[in-house]
Amino acid sequence: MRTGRPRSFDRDKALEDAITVFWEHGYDATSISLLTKALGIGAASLYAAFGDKRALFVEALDRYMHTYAAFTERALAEELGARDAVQRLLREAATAYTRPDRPRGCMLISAATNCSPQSADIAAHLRDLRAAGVRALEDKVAAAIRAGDLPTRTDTHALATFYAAVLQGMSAQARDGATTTDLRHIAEAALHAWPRTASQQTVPSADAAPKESGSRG
Amino acid sequence: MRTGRPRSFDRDKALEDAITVFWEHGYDATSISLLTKALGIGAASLYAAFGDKRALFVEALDRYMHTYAAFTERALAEELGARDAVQRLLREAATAYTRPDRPRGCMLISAATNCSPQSADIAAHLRDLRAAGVRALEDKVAAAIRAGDLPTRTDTHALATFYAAVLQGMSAQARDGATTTDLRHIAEAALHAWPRTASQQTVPSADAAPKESGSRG
DNA sequence: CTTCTTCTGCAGCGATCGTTACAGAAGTGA
DNA sequence: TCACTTCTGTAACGATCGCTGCAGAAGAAG
Repeated sequence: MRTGRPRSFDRDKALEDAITVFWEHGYDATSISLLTKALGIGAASLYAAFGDKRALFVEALDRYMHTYAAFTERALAEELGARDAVQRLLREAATAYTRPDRPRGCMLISAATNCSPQSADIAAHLRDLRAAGVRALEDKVAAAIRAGDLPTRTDTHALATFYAAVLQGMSAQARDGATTTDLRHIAEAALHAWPRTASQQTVPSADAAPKESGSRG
Repeated sequence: MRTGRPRSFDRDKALEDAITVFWEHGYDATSISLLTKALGIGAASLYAAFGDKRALFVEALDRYMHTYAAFTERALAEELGARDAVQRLLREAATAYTRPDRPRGCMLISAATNCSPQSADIAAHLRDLRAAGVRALEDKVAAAIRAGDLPTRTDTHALATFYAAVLQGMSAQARDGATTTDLRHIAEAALHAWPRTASQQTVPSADAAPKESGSRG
């Protein structure tokens, strides 16, 4: 049934290139001409294949979430303990946010920080996705409380929000030029803030207690 | 010597309004028409008083740094100990980033996250200022090491970068709708990651050691 | 008052924004 | 071969971008 002139470019590759541009410059600061240049196609082809700029961004973001950002869901799903999950989450973010062949930081975090009133809905969309991430973290913490891994009086929301903020800070630092090692140190420092359970309340030796930041990379 | 038709608006108030708009939307997403509407003046008046958009932003940012963001320098200058300085820095940021009558977050952190290639120099300017902030933090930590308040093997850069990331994360969370209390909890959690000195290595009671996040606000 | 200076509103500059109409190119099915 | 369908490059749409020329308004100085 499908007939007509075939597409002259690889749609998947074009979408990948769109991710790169949106990731680097964000939604508003990415113009159509910047996209057509980066994707190597004309504006008409872009609109025929993806709809409009907004739809292209949404699709690019969706693909981003299922590829580059998939490590977050995997960490929460595959690690049984909340602390293990957060540890893996932060450590993998350190490398994911500083891949040499990719833009710095996290697209979900940084792609719609500055937006004009016209694209406020895009910013709201990303904010909703981030809120869902915090909720997933909260669920993981709550499960750990139920499992007895964390005190019952642990503030679920505060703990989840803290590590969400750390991820956002790591993304910002990556965009400011921080290295993978820098981010790893941030991750390790943040993990020192994890609530200590009663079972870990043994008399600490000088080496068991954290003395400095990031020397146990 | 100064003659001619007097200015019909309060330049200081206009600059203050410009801070608000740039703070809220960032450099690129703030258009001249948005500014003229917010400042209540015509474009010609704006250009006569401030030069151009770039110069207005730089001046607005400078004023922002000497007013809304002045608490950072004060914290580092007035608090003798590095830990006290960082504690005050984070706690004051929690309130500064969520003032009900002001835009959320920190203008220095968020005003040029998404920028087009044309305004890359603005982004570089803000990045330089942030780097100077990290350096000031490093100096404070280095002084604490010299004073014996921190172990000599403390990673100065890593510790400073960590708290810089926390501030950036708090700003992002504030923009995502976090409350003052939320940010305060983030600050307290981050302070738990401060390296513990040998003098604090006493046998901890159950209440002295952190058990949860943000319940000792 | 006149003169001088500066500021203001308006109108419009060239450039770019996101988007689309259109004609032709390039494929499929008959 | 001929329709038929879909994609492509070009060229342009109206809107907005940052910015400015210009004439007049509003003060000070004489």
